[in-house]
Amino acid sequence: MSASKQRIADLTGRPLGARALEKRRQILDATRGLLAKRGLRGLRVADIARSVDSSPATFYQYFSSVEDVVLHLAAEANEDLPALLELFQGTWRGKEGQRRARDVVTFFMDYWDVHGPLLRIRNLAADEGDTRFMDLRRAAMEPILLAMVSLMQRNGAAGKDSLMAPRSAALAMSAILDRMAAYHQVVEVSQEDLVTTCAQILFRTLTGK
Amino acid sequence: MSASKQRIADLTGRPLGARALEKRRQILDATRGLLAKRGLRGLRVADIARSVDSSPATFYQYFSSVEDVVLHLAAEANEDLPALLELFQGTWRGKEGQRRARDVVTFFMDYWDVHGPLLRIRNLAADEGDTRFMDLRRAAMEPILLAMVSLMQRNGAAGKDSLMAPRSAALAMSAILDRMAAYHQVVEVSQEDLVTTCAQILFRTLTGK
DNA sequence: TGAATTATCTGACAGATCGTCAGATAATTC
DNA sequence: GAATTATCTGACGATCTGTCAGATAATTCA
Repeated sequence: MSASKQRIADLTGRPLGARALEKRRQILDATRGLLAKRGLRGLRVADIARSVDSSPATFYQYFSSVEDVVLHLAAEANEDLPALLELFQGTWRGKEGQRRARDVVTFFMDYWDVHGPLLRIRNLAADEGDTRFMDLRRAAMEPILLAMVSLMQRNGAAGKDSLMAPRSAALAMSAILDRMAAYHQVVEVSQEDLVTTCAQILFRTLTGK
Repeated sequence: MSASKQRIADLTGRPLGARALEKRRQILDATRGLLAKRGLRGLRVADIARSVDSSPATFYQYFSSVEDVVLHLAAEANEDLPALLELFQGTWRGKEGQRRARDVVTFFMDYWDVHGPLLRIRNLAADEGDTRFMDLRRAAMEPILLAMVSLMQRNGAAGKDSLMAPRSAALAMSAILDRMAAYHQVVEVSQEDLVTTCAQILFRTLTGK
């Protein structure tokens, strides 16, 4: 992290000093806050600049657009993901495995509670074909998909007896996790039911029950 | 449909004549096209107005914002859904049931191929808390969820032996269907695998296998 | 027919945003 | 404390938004 920070640069490529890094950080944080409060729609360069007591010109020194800021924020969000991967290790046998499945579900919900506003925009931009956001999403998902596929293979799930292709099943599971994590605040079922049910589906699919 | 068209009105509430209806329709269609081509980002009132050879003032006679147009388009997309509900009837026994599950999956993919650009924005706006879009999404989902829950109950799936709460399971299934339908163009697995796998998960979850 | 009435459209405008400079201001160096 | 470097912003032209009042087109009806 500190090593990568050294490289942070201006849009012209000039490396940033301490003062500039601070301003850049302010812009990132302010964008995150405005995004959570007002959503993508009410998010203008002018608003961001105002909220860090700067002129729009300053904003454009560091970022080329609002989207550009969101891209950097989404990249930062990816840094929280490695902790998730550990949960997929082992073979998920019995009660212990069910607990693991549950931990995965709650991890996603917590993750989306923190980064939801960003991830929604990342997903929209990726779905609309923006390759920068597609790459970012792929970087987030691929290790998770691989971990799921590996777990399924260790457990002999999705084998010859099943019609399920492991990678497709992993994609389906990540779809549940993403969407449910995005929903869970709003939806009219108990949190407990939702977690238990998703964990159960996850467990069955990844272990072959 | 024709009955509801009669009621279409100006933003001031004045009912529209034939010429005005035609212009309004042009605006809706143009928005749909621009949305598919350029995504939410490159979608301005000025662009829409230009593409129907009108001034922005004309646009504002019919819609209060770009979002407003999208809202109407998303409402229209809901009209294609009732056909889906029929697939959930019966008990989904054996091969016939598996075929039904597959039909549901392909229905969603076709539906998203047609309406994806709209549905993505609907979901984003709903997730960001816009109640108009939330209501629209609920109107689309609720009958599907009910049909799934009903099917599960008919099949004794998600009963006492299972940890799954029927409505939560239905939510999880709709998450898969939505997300996979949105993905399937982009994702690096064969279409066939994806459909078969999703259909299998759906079948197992809704019938209790 | 053509004048009156109604329906629809747009020019023009004020306010705001975007993105880009060149030059002002602040920090650091020597 | 003057020179150098780093950072910030005022000001600008182009564009957009949203709203009128008035122009234009369609319809009615004498």
